[in-house]
Amino acid sequence: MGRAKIEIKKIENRSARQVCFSKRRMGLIKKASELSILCGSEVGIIVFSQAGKAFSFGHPCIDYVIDKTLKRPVQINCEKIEKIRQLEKQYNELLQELENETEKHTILQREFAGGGRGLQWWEEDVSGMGIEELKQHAESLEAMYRVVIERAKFLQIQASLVSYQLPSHFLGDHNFQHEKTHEKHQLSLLVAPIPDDLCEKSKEL
Amino acid sequence: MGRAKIEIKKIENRSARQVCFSKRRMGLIKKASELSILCGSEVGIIVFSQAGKAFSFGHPCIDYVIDKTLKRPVQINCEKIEKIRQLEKQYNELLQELENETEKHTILQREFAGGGRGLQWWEEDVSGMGIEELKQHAESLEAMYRVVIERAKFLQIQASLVSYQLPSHFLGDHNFQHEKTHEKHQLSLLVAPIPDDLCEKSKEL
DNA sequence: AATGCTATTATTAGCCT
DNA sequence: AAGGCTAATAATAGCAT
Repeated sequence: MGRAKIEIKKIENRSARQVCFSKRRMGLIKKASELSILCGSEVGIIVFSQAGKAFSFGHPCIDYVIDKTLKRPVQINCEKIEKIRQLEKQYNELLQELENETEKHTILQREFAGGGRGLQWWEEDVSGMGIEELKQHAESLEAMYRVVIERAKFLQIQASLVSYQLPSHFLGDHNFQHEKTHEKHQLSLLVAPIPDDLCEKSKEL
Repeated sequence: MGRAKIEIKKIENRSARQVCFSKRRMGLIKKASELSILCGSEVGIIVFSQAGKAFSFGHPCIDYVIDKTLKRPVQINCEKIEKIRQLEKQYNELLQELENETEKHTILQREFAGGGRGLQWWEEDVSGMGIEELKQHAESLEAMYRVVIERAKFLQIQASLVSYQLPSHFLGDHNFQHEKTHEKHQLSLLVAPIPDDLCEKSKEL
């Protein structure tokens, strides 16, 4: 499913193999994530690169799935599972908020229709709000930002049994990137992207 | 990627959820298989259905991947890994033979061009061979058949930590089905399909 | 090594058996 | 519950960065 059809056999070119590994590993984990969400099933994936580097994904986490597989009493810290469930809950609540805001935005955008280039939602909302509403909005955004950061960090730990690297916009340096559309995904590796400047914007208010 | 776009959130309808689970689980395992082949990497997947049924896939096998993950000396039977490698070797050799035969077939087909409906390759080869060549060919086919059966049985064991079911044409009853095209896949869950009547045909010679 | 682009191929949602 | 069909969406091969 690319520019050309390929045979399923070992890719001999070293760097092409590495690129393929990276892309398909990500695709595999995304599929696993979707399966676990759509069907409420527990899933664990472990991949070793040829260099022996390990990557993993698990829902609710890889330790849980391995313990369950080995039919030994789930030995991982129950707190960990609890923490995961809490984060999921927070994440999904915030996602709901985001969707509500997006809806507001759509309505606002209609009201301002024909006013030049379409503004981004975090810009546009501001122009339509009173000061109290603005403060409240800023708080929501900050809360969302914090939770997303936490979720990203958590995923970085959970998803890396040894060294799974999150895409750059999930990294601890908070170097978030824009994306064309907001992926709405009830809890997964793909958290909704946050604008680069959201943090500063919130402080400005 | 179906008739309609879906949101990634839990499917509430019980039976729809079950169907999705079954289809996507298969898709996930196929992807994992491709990754392991294309990139020569070791991969393990474990999925629990909501009913608690376990499904797994592993390359070279799930036990190996789990042991390696737990950083404990690989405890599984070394014979098992050895057996797997041998089967892989045999399988790939036979696959190569199959490809050679298919090529022969293409050439033969050109020579007979315009002779009514295109015959299947195992029919056509017969009409173009001397008795010694025929015997040899029959032996190849039988060998291929035996290895594919063995491979299918093996996969049935390896791929089911608890109860992963292979598609019907892999089942022990040898009720193979035709497929439209020969999937060429260097060792994976998708072994090239064998015509229903190959076994009898070989005996007839 | 990883990401963005995009023409192509691959997967699958919904429906039917 | 499992498989086949097909329109429609999703993943990705080959390139460029």
